[in-house]
Amino acid sequence: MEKLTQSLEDYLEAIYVISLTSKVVRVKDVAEFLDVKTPSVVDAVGKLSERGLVVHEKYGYLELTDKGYKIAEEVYDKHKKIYKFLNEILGVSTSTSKKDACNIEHYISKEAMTKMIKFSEFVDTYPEGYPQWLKDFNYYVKHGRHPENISMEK
Amino acid sequence: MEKLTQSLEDYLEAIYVISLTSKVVRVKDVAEFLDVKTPSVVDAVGKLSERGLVVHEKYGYLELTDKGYKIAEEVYDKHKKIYKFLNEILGVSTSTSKKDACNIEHYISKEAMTKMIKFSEFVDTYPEGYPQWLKDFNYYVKHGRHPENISMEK
DNA sequence: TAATAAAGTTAGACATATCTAACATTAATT
DNA sequence: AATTAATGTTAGATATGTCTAACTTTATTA
Repeated sequence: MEKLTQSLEDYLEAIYVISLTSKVVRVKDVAEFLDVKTPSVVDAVGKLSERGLVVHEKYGYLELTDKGYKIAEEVYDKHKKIYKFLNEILGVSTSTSKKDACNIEHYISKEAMTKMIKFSEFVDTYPEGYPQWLKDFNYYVKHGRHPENISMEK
Repeated sequence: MEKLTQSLEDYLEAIYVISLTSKVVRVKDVAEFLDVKTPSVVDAVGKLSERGLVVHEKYGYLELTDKGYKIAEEVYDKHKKIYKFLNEILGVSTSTSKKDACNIEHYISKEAMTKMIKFSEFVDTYPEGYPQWLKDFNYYVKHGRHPENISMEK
């Protein structure tokens, strides 16, 4: 199976995300979600249909096939994990983390993705709760230097 | 000034990077560097010339203008810093870090970039040298769990 | 239910970015 | 210096992805 373009991946993901909170997904919803016009959606959906990722009866709602659902889920999963890393580890604002995740999700390698996930996991399962060194990083960002008492942390 | 497309940014960066190790930059060099054919380079260079970022006399060498140099430098600087973060902090292989940096450099926000740089800096200037917690992260990646003696670290 | 509004579709234009094939210029070599 | 090789350019094709304007279908409502 040919790799999807970033654009088609976006459309697939949009359908998925909209379906998480809506009973049905319309062409118009996707257009609004991605900030494009409806003919662009119709075009893209046509291509996704040809590939067996979306089902679309003329003038009807959009539905993901099992195959489409699986791919969309994977893409969105990447999105969420990149978001989490940027936001929770690096301290990037929620809105920027969201935007960056939207772009990066299409390009990042499996290897970097794995490491990013591991890092979040590493922090989440830190034996003594939220790590002191991450607090220190926040201090460093704020004050431009390491806190003084770093050697006394427990 | 209109934002450059990813593609044009790539061409500009390529000219810059090649010029770091070569006296002159030829159309052919850029084509090889970016793995495209020469007409694509000629096209792109035409656009970059129109914008005053590159100087190109017919059948001659390629040169960056001051403006072009500055932009290229910024892009490549981002590249290096993303690379460093992926490679040194997350432990992504050099080749993958390079590829990912190539893509991500075009999309990442200023804010996330700043945080990424700060994080690398935070680690580089860590008071006691290479941080124990980063060693612990490597352990975590390798063994899937935190090391036992984490509370005894100094 | 007939008229109107909303949503969806089609056709065709346009921009970007790439390519191949043919041609032009410059550099190297005999 | 003439020939050949290397490099650069042009023209035209193709693919992607978007748009506007015109039209069609479906849904709403008066």
